[in-house]
Amino acid sequence: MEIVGVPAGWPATEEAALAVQDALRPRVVLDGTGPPPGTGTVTGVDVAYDDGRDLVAAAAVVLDAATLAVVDEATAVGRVSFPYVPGLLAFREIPTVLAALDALTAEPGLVVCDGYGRAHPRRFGLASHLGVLTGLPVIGVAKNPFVFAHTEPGTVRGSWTPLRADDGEEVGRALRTRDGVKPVFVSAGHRVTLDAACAQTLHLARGFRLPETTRRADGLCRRALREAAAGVPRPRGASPAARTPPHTAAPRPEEDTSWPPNPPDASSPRRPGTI
DNA sequence: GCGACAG
DNA sequence: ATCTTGTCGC
Repeated sequence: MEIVGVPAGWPATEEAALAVQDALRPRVVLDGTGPPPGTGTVTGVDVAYDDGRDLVAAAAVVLDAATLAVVDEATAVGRVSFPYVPGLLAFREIPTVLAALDALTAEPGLVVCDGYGRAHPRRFGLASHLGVLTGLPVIGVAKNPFVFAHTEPGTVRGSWTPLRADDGEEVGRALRTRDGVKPVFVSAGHRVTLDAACAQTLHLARGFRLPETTRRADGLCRRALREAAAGVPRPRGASPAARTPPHTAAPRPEEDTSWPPNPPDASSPRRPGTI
């Protein structure tokens, strides 16, 4: 399989990435529901990484929204296009995800991705970014809370509490998809309201905590990564992924060759940027 | 100044 | 995300 390269002009620094978010954010559409829950198709997208080989595998799985049966699926393998920086996740995942979506034959319908949309320090998380770039209705369903405080929803499936921004806006919800199990964190991405996003999530997450879409996509992208990694030698010495992270021009400290190793330096936190 | 921080 | 053994329960 072809390895997707990093697109020309793709932001290489945090500063450039922030500028892209600011430029695209006005294009987010907050209305709409996508196909009514249980109708049409719904597509899960997910990504898996092998930083050692500088590989990223993305999967897109189209399900029949009524039966949750797999209608179509596609994968793509690419190079890591950005380091992980909280708040800039989209720049790490989107190029390969777009390639996987492009390889689909079926209509994606509603897209469900891991991570956030509106619930983002600058109101433009992965789900919103992917929606603006594709024009598709997208929602974000994250497994962990991000920067927004929340209270614990009731213990019964369907219970939820708001995720609020500093200005009081409800940017997402902690939603219980299974009795007594840790909630998921839902936010609108593009062309879908928060109400509709939660309704879609509850419809897709039945026997398990996570939506069936993300479960299928997760399994598929991991398999794609395994198969791709088998053909790429494990690099020795200076690995490609060890290149200096964009913008963080600070010289990397010397390799710790002591044995046992010294404790890692925890004094270099990343800051996603304040709104 | 020190943490916290989707995947 | 990823590194990882066993363990509890349907």
